[in-house]
Amino acid sequence: MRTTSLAPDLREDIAQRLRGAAQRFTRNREALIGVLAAARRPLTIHEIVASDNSLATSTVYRNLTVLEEIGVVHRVVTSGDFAHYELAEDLTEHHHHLVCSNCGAVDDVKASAKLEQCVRDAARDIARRTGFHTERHLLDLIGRCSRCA
Amino acid sequence: MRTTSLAPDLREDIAQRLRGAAQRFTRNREALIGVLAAARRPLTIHEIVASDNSLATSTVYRNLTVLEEIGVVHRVVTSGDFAHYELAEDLTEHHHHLVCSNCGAVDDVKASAKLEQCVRDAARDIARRTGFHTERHLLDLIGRCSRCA
DNA sequence: GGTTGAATGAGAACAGTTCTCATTCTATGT
DNA sequence: ACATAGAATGAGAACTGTTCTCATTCAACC
Repeated sequence: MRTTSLAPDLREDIAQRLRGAAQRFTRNREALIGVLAAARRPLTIHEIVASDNSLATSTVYRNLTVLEEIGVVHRVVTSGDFAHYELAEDLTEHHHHLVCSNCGAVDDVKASAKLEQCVRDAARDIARRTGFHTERHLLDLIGRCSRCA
Repeated sequence: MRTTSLAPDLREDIAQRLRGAAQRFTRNREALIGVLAAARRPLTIHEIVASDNSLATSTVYRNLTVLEEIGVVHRVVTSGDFAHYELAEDLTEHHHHLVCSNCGAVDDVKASAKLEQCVRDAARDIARRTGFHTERHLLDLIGRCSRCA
């Protein structure tokens, strides 16, 4: 099942980040990133393991943790039972999530530049008022996906 | 430790919602809501149980689920290890969260009317493009709280 | 190719959450 | 008020997503 191949530039970028963190660029890690890159939405651990049955569950958890620490993948938290993972935004593109409150599915969506500017303005205002220093933001829309509507 | 008393109008509002869902307004549920109302931020299960040691853990879980189903409390999901709960926004006020990526603390914050309008506009645009029907939104700022900065 | 130590994988262990069931209490009818 | 029915309770068992263990394998460097 290990069929997806990584784009060369993405592969090299990630390999360098791993080396910079004194981490090895193993076959498992490459395969894991390949699965995440091929999906255009955040995947659960189950989906990742199912996509490539040569990956052990414990290895997937461990490597997702390593890759999250060096900023290659990002954990998407929903109110559902499973964590979802996707490639970090600086390897793909800044986006937000549509979370279906019925079936738990998570999809990616891009927001308008105007909205992003509004959020940045708000973060600056909040920093002034509360001393909270915003590193990133999370804007999820929760509702019914087109299949569950 | 059961010291907090609920505002009469809030108490009656919640009692009616429970009756409407064929649920009873028990002492435990009143105490649980009292704890959440007294806190001005989302609490973990541990914090709730610690606030009122007459509440059993299993009862807190069960009642938070019931109260969430009838829209009285809302579960706040973070990347931390524990779920956080707070009174639903229509009993308090629409707000967002400041999540500290260092210590995991969650605080409430209000956003500007302009930002809220931007989000509504974006949700309408997304509905047109993707068929996703937004019920509510979630805007969390992740970064360093004033204590961890 | 040899060497070193990190990565792996199968399953055990762990922890937050949910379930079980005998008992207690709320809500309603008398 | 009192009785009654059945929902709520609570202590702990069970469950499940995630993390840990440790003998083995593999990536990186000589």
